[in-house]
Amino acid sequence: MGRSPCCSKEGLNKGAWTALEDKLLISYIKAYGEGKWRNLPKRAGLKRCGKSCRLRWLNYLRPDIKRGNISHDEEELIIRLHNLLGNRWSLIAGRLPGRTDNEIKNYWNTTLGKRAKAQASINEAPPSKSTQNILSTESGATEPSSSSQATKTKIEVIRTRATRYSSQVMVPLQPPATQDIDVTNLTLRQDPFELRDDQCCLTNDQEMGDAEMVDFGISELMKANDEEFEELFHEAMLKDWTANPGLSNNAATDLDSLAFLLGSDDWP
DNA sequence: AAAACCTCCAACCGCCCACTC
DNA sequence: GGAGTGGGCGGTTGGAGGTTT
Repeated sequence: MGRSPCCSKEGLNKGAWTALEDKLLISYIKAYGEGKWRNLPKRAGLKRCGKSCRLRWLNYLRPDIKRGNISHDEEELIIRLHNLLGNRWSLIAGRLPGRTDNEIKNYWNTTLGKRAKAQASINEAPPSKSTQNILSTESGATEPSSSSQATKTKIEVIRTRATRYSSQVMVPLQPPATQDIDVTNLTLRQDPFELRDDQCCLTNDQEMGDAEMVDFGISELMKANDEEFEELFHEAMLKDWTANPGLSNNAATDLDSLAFLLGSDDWP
């Protein structure tokens, strides 16, 4: 089943938005709120596609958008979340107040992605402690490394396409044996991998048994506000996982195990 | 000074999923 | 259950502005 275009493209403006268009969009949304994007341009008197209006609003005009340089802390968080989630920019953006998925995506593509590639090329050489860094994730990162050393330190991106679930929370399955498992495009690893800052703690020598495991909580996280985010991770994931043998109790506080997320040079 | 090249990012595009009828 | 719609997502592009030659 194809999908009809969101609007007729004939006679519509394209390209950069003018100040007047911005003003029209802002005043309309202030008056009537977001949503109904398809009808919005007509009602607001804009010669734009509804999608274009939505994008303009979400990425640029929204009052809560934080513009300007991405701080070091934000950058670290992006890197960690990218290692956890892959190119799921909206999810990553959701953890960075005021930042949009587009902005983060651009930042990654222009800055962090390049750094990651440079890092990866360094890692091609025999690995040393200082080069056992992640930042490894662009789409090709799911490929198993030929180097066994590399596989120990490299975070595999699960997949690049976000999947939404509306109402179900995927619960962890019993972890299988310890070898790596490939489930279609899913590669699992043995490495501990977790986030700092109490954001979450995924695993420590923990294996996931199924693709559902990877998607655990994603839908909930997409809906969650900041408080719920931590709650979901800690209560639903950490709690369940700690029930499994193999997850050490001090996983969340073992900073050494996190060093690979920042590069070991960043840690004492 | 200007041409060539590079970088950044706003915007577009096509695809997908959830929801409704 | 299938078709249609609304909304959201990630990938890609194009142009403006900056830098180098």
